[in-house]
Amino acid sequence: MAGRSIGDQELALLKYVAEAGAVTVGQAAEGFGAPRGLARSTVLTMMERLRAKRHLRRRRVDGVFQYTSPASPAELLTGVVKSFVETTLAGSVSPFVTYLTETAEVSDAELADLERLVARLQAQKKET
Amino acid sequence: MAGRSIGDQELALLKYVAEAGAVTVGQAAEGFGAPRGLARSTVLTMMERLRAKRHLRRRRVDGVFQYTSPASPAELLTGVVKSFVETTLAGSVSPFVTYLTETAEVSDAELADLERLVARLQAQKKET
DNA sequence: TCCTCTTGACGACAGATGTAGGCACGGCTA
DNA sequence: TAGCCGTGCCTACATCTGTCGTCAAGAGGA
Repeated sequence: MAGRSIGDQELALLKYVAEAGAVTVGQAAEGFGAPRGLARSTVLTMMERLRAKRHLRRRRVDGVFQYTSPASPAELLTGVVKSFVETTLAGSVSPFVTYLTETAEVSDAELADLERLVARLQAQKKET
Repeated sequence: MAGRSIGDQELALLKYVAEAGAVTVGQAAEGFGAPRGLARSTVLTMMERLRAKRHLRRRRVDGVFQYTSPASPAELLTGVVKSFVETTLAGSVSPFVTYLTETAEVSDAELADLERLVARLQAQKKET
């Protein structure tokens, strides 16, 4: 398989790298590990595991490796949500909608997105 | 701690029990384990782990234990979604909205829920 | 009474994840 | 040149999850 399961911490790191663009282990240990009290070797291990899972690539630049994410931060998150919905919720989005309704804080921007989404779905539904 | 992390299979089983209302290990092994090729002991182990995590209670009835979920199936799912959003998405629902927009299949009922949700949020927004 | 089936409770093992320590190598600097 | 420092890589270990096999005790039947 190419890219599979990811732990929470791994995902956080992956996000960090995706947002940073291209980082060396040293930089990641500095910017991601240090604030969380993680040893450099811990960060390195996770980055290598992510690379083994094809979630990160690396390239030697000036002697050291620079790691980059093949996916953008947004793609990443969407992918995570997708697999969560499919695996954990067995494909049903209802629980999410319920959650949004009952608990979640929805920002104005997100609300706007939701409005657009609903409008689009309604249009789509009619034409079907 | 009272109730924490749950694996995918554990969650599936927990859902099964929550939906069934009250089941014995034998029944769960029959109805949940058998279709998935799981041994009775596997089901038992998971149920006991779920009980240790306070996701299940049990009560002796007619000599055998009956397991029940303190939470309804709906509460369960909402809770899972909640912790997913908080832990994995760091509280932001945007990725989910993006997912809905780009990928998800939304049923008519879910669309209706979304419409209600949007309407409510809009109203709420105005009054603030 | 003796055998069989169901229950419960353990103990085990492999794989994934989170977290680290230690070693060897190549440079830079005192 | 002798250290010191950043890098890479390996090995290790504890936990959590997913899966079982097995053993002992009780409930019925044959």
